[in-house]
Amino acid sequence: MNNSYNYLLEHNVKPSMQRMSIMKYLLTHKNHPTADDIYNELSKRMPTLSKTTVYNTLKILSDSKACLALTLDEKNIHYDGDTSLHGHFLCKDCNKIIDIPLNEISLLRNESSEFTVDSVEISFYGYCSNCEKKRI
Amino acid sequence: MNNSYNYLLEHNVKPSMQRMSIMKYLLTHKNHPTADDIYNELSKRMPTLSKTTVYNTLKILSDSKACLALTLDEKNIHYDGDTSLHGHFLCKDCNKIIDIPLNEISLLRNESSEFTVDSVEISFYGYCSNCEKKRI
DNA sequence: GTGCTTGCAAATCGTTTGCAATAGC
DNA sequence: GCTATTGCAAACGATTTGCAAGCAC
Repeated sequence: MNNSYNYLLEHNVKPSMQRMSIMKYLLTHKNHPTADDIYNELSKRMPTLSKTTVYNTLKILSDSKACLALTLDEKNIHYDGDTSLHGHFLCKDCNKIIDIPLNEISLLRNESSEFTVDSVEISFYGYCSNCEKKRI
Repeated sequence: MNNSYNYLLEHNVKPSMQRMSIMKYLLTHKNHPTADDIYNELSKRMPTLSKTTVYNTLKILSDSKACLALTLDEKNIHYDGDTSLHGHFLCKDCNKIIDIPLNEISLLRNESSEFTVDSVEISFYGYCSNCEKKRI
């Protein structure tokens, strides 16, 4: 899938070399990378890439819903090129993040799956009625 | 409710003046404070309280499930003395965090409520099968 | 007095900011 | 040329760490 160019356009993000590379990385790597992960990988092939650009781009992409910014790990923001509705499991020991299809959630809450779930956090983002008014 | 002493014992946390004050604050303030919020409030009456102690204590309390550590706001960790299963709404403009009873979730996803929901994050915490083995 | 708790100061580190250089229309 | 993008270096700020002092049993 080399269509990061079109993918960006569809999300109203003006394409550039840097933005396409970062978007392509997110679309082809489902390992929930951090800004640093992406920078380290891409700068191997793009030595002039700057970390600031990675941060800027990831902000633009997540604001445009071209990717998700996951906050479940309090240390780092992780990014996910899969914007469909699904859950995430964070292992407190190895810090790996694993995708959880939503229809498995009931299983997980019964602790009958391959994970031991300690706690759940369900977060909604948007605008409250007050701020929504101000935006119009 | 002055039973922060018993509440700590029930959660296997050895009580101390500082820990009781912080626990009491969480049990009586449902505004999802940060470590800094709690420090600023409590240090008015406990001038010798240190921010390190607030951080240490909040870590102990959340590890012991005496409170929740919310990561939905990427800037700060917010704490919640209400450990029952419920969701949270974060307004991207005013940054207020609002409790969401779980039975309202379906309403929110239809955007028929008082909030405009842009995105949802469902996070599970625990131990993956690999790490669970190592712990035993 | 032994071990846990507290608190100060300093360090850490992911992220942001200021601003000059560059690229694209 | 004008505007947006990029990139370097410096700043920021929430959280953590090292360690000495205090407290409790």
